Amino acid sequence: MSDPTPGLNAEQLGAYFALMEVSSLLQYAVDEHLRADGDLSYVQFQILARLVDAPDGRLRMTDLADGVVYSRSGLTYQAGLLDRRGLITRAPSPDDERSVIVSVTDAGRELVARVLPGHVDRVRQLLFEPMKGRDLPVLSAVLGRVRDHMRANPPRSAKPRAGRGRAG
Amino acid sequence: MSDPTPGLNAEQLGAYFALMEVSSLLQYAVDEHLRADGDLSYVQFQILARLVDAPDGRLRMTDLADGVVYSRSGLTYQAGLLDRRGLITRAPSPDDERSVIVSVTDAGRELVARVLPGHVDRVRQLLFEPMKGRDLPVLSAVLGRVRDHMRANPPRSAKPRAGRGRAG
DNA sequence: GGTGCACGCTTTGAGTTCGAAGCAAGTAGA
DNA sequence: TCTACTTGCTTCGAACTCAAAGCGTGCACC
Repeated sequence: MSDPTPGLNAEQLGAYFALMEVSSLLQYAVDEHLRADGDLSYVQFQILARLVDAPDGRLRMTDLADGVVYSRSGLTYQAGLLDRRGLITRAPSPDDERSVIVSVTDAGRELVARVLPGHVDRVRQLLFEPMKGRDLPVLSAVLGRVRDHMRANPPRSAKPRAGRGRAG
Repeated sequence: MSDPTPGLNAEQLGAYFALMEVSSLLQYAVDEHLRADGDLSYVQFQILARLVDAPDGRLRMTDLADGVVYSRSGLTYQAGLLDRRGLITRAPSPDDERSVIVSVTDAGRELVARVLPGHVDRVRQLLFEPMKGRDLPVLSAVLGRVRDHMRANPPRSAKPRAGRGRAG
């Protein structure tokens, strides 16, 4: 607000465009590979990967949603697909009858194990190969700081657990 | 393939996740603002912005598509929406009857001018405020290098056509 | 025990994206 | 000229996402 610069300088603008293009191309390439290699979308892979990484391979739907999709219904849809393929199972939580606990099956673990090497390889080829090692620490630090800042200032409608409807 | 490291180390993995999360949150936030402020999606804004930036405010459909969407049909759809709102016009090219030349209208220019300050402001707040100036040159350089590398090694299905090295 | 609200998930409808197929216009070779 | 191939865009169908609405459960307070 009180910033004297009304817009962004050329370097900032370039960094902004480059960021969006890089992430877009990366996601597209990775998604393409996952579909070809394991018939998984990027979102489905993220879901499975989170579960594999979780203790006991189990997570509540809500916890699973954070960071993967921006709506609960989107997760329900994807979980339905994964369930039908036998990659996950869903069961009501014994602690809270409302919650649904999602668990990876052995087939799900195997699929993740099968596609993970190629996935990682793709990321390394596209993202880290053109980047010299000395840049990585800076990039890592900057992105981490930006991410924390964004999490602290979330978009208006993203996480207000309290107010269901938007004030709009 | 010839790289001895089979996977990614912790720092690389963290940078990868941070990159995807930052770009996702940024796009979500910017998209939300554009919708609220000008009833535009991010894609629609990109289309208009490219046209405003082009000489005479005119571009062929194909040239317009690069970097905005991954399919021609997606652009046709969005161009239809923008056309209906009077923000662009479409006319067959006099040089090549197959081509469609898209032009921004005055209304389109006005709309871009109206939403641009808020858009830029959002980006500055979210992306550049948590980043101290000393990091920007490195980030800019790294992302630029990665982007060029990705453009040189495009995803399998993205560029079946001949070379499309768009400059700019 | 009841009542009212908050929470967790699913269902539904509208909108957006992609790839494949289709159509029209240009181009090269005979 | 005719034919076959390429290019530029649109149409179509399927898949996916989101927000809103709906349903059942849990909790706070009386």
